[in-house]
Amino acid sequence: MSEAQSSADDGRASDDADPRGASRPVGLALRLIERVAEWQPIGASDLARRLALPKATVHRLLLALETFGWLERDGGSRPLWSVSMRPIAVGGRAIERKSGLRMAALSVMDALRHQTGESIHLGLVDGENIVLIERIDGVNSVNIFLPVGTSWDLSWSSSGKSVLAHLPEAELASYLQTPRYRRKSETDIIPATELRQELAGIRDRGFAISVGVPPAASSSIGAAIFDKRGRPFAGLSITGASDRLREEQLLALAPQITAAARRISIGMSMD
Amino acid sequence: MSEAQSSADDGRASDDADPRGASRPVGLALRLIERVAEWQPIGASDLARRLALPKATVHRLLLALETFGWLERDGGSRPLWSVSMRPIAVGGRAIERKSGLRMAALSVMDALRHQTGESIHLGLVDGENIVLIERIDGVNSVNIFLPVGTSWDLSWSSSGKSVLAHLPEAELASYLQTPRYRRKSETDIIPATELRQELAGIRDRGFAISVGVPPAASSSIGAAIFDKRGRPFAGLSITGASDRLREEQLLALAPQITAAARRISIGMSMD
DNA sequence: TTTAGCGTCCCGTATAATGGGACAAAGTAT
DNA sequence: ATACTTTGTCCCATTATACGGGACGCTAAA
Repeated sequence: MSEAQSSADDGRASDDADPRGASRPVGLALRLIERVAEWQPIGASDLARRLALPKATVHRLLLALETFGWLERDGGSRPLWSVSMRPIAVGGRAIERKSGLRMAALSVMDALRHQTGESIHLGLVDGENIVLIERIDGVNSVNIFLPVGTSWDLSWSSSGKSVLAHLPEAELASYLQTPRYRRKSETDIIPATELRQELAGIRDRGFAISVGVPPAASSSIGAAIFDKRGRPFAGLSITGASDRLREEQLLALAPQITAAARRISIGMSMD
Repeated sequence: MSEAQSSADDGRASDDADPRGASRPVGLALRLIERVAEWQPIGASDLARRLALPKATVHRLLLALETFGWLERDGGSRPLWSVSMRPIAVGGRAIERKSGLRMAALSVMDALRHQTGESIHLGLVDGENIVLIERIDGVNSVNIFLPVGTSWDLSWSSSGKSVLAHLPEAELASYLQTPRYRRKSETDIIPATELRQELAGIRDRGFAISVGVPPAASSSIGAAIFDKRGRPFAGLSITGASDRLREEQLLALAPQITAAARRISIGMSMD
């Protein structure tokens, strides 16, 4: 009888349906924040419809999130909602104090950008995604600046693939449970065997490359960063316009990216 | 610095501001996220004590926030909590879609960094703070890379002061209601009259400067960015090591920063 | 002008959060 | 090694709180 939890008909919940400790309003509120961030600026009714939730419930939560400073609305007669700066401020402070990663990586990244002239990206694994947490811009002209916080499936970036390649088999299998799509045409599924084969090569060589990635055509070479226990948890990559960084040039950067990633891993292990 | 005993929360919002839609658990959960971000890694009991909340309540909320993917704990025998990548991912997507600011600013910022060799910062006003939302690194060597999400009092940065200088009198008065501290020694209060005088000069000249700011000694020159209604809502600055950017060099950059800020303002008004 | 849709709010009901307290295990002092 | 402190975890009766159907006035489009 302890946790009967007769979720009868509401068991929808796109991503999380895990009532440990529960707290439904909290879950709703957080989902709201995420969806508003995705669809902003958006009106209350529209939001309620898309989430399949009662208008009154959504409205009440929006009001609450506004007074807590996480959401805000423009001053139109039909208010549209957006997220405030709060998540970024929270996330920024989090990065700042997080492990030693950022600190350990910055000097290495700076050196790397001066050696190569290209932009250096540092990503942190978040579940099945890799999130950009720091970017240092190269001297060469750059056609696109990815905002910090950009999140991609692990299979979509060179650094993500490097992480995948060094994941324990059990976790890789669980990752491959869900079909993965190609970056370019988001309807093509990548066959698991094809991905496994590529990952094997990456594991041997110690780096991954990725060519002509949308939205701007950019190419990159990446390597994984490991914690003290030898677990890959972050990735480093050199990224540039794909007309300058062709496969040939990317491969020439292999020694540098692997050395840099290794140096960061070592720097992290010294705490 | 006096924050040891106040326990509750000194930021803003939260607390018992009578949330219009109520939702106590939501407020608690959000406060928890913010405080964990600030104090991470932190244990549950410690957290409960600092927030003056029952241990059981905090524990339950922590569990809920973990299942929703906003907090995570390291795997020690005494778990310590930290925030996940979720807030950054949310914030990043928010920035991406926010107004046209980032898009309008990027090309101007890129041009500026090539002209000057220094790093360019773009900040967005958030209440009485200005939050760094984008940074483009200069070619010159940089001694510190501020993480996106860094948040400062408006009076602490050149871009923040530029915004203050163009605020409507009513809002400036409200801002000055609370005493402001000097950046260097956080105990010295800046007399309101002194600040007003500096702001008057900034309003006349159209830019502000700021010299030798901790933590790394860096100096900057900044200007405000206005929306279509003429309201200052963001700031742009050129920042570099203070031994290279002395007052003389900063002043020489005045035409460039004001032109760049104006160009962004105009770009924003064209929607 | 009409009308479909929106934002806003009320309020009775039933659900879900609350937090004191108990407990074992981890860490600290003796 | 032993006693003591503090931590993470969980239970459960109580009651405070979120829920959401529905009503209302207003906005913008037809």
